[in-house]
Amino acid sequence: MSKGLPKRSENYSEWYNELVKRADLAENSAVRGCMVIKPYGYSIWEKMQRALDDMFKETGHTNAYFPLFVPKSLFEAEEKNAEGFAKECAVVTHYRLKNNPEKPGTLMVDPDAKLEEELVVRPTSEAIIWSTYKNWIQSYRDLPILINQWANVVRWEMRTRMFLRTAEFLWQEGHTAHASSEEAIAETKQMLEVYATFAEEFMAVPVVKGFKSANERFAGAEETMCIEAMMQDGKALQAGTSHFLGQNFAKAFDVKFQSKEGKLDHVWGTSWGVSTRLMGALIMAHSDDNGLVLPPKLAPIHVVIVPIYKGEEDLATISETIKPIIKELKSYGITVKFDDSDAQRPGWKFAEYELKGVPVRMAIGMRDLQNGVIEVARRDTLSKETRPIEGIAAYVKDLLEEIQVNIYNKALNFRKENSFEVNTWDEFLEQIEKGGFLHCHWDGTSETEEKIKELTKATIRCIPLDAKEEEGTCILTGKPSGKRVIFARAY
RNA sequence: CGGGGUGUAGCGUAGCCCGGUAUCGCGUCUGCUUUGGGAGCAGAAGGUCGUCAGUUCGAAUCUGGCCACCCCGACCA
Repeated sequence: MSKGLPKRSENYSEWYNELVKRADLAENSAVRGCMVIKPYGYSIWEKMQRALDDMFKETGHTNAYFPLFVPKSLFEAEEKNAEGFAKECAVVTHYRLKNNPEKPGTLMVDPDAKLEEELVVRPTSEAIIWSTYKNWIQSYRDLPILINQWANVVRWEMRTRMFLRTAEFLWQEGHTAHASSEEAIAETKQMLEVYATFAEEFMAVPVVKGFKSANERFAGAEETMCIEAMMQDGKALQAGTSHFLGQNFAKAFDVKFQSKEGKLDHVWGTSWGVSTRLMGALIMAHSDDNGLVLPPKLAPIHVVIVPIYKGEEDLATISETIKPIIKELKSYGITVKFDDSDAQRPGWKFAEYELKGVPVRMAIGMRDLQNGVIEVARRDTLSKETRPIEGIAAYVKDLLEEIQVNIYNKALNFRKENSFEVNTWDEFLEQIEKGGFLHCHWDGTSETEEKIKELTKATIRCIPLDAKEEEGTCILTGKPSGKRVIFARAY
């Protein structure tokens, strides 16, 4: 392994690719467009899952699991949804292989084992789930249904990037059914809030909450809400979506319920999801040219302790001092690694743990021991200080909290510095090249959005929830507009 | 799927134009010295040169097919 990552400033995407590999998060696999998520990367994902799952449970949801395969006839039932995903579906057509008589030792698809009906590998599960909900729902007493599933999905992407866009990815998808439109809309908003809270409090990534424009809306939804984050290259990344499905899927799958008043009506639905793409967001939001920077709440290892010693005796002495500190740290729920391996020297370890984004590193040698001190280094600021050993565990506990806050603030400041109110088309053209979020007036039409995308590759990331009412004129057409939307180039 | 590029030891590479089975660095193993920011010296192991076919006495090198990855487009979370 050679040292040094590519520089963010020189080649952002190369920096990202290298970082993912070098920090042991993931690697390419033998399957085109699919990645192997390595243990270190997966443990970050597990932490995300845990936090999100707790929040889903807290808001009344339960987990279930639905099949990977969707019969084509079910898949096509909701027309817009089917259309939206048709171009990127993997399809199972056969159920058996056989020995290839032409080439001994190899297998071929058995032409006699053609499926009567093709199975679509789920790109999302609305179809299979709503076809099931039909059987579960008869009356208002059966509602609401609040289900989430953790699953893999497949979208046959032409161009893939680790975590950001892979042919197969892991996610969670919530699918709820309600007796009223109001309730479904409230659910849609609630889950968007859950995502925003998760992104900001756990990932330390500030997000803009908003509505998608019609162009960017989920196929089959009445309304799509999203959280958008800004990456360090000024590009936007959609970090999560929450959809109000109206009665679209209920109608497509004939899911009706009898109301208190005895009336028969279609059920109202929502769906919402976040994926392993969040890993990409996490990486690109905080990391630097030395490697990953992880927020303590998602870091697999919070603190690494590196002993600096000559010979077994020194190590034993240091270990004795360190033991109670480790114990105390663990009692605070802090994950500690005491790296006493002799295989690498301290300098190597320092670089390695920086690459992997461990939030706090402590180093201690005989000299420190005599002075009753220990060196504490922060990953987020790359600063070091010498602290008394006395009370160090409590200090580190507070430090981790401070790091979590600092990382968030850093990202928030970055976003502020790269968000602009843009009022003229010339300004727009100039600023979009530099990146960032461009808050602009827009005439509300898909045509205008399309045109802007064609000209600049920028799209409307969202219509922010907190956009203030303000008279203005569309950045491109000059037509009247009541509030600003966010334009940006996006991942 | 279009345009461009790359594929040689675990990783990164030289050699390819001008055919004669392979260079260097990192890592690995052994030993000694080391250990406060990616250690030093000495020795050693490790390669069907992406893959399949063709040309040739002989192919990493020339020709063709295929596969994978990267960059740029089109498509998308």
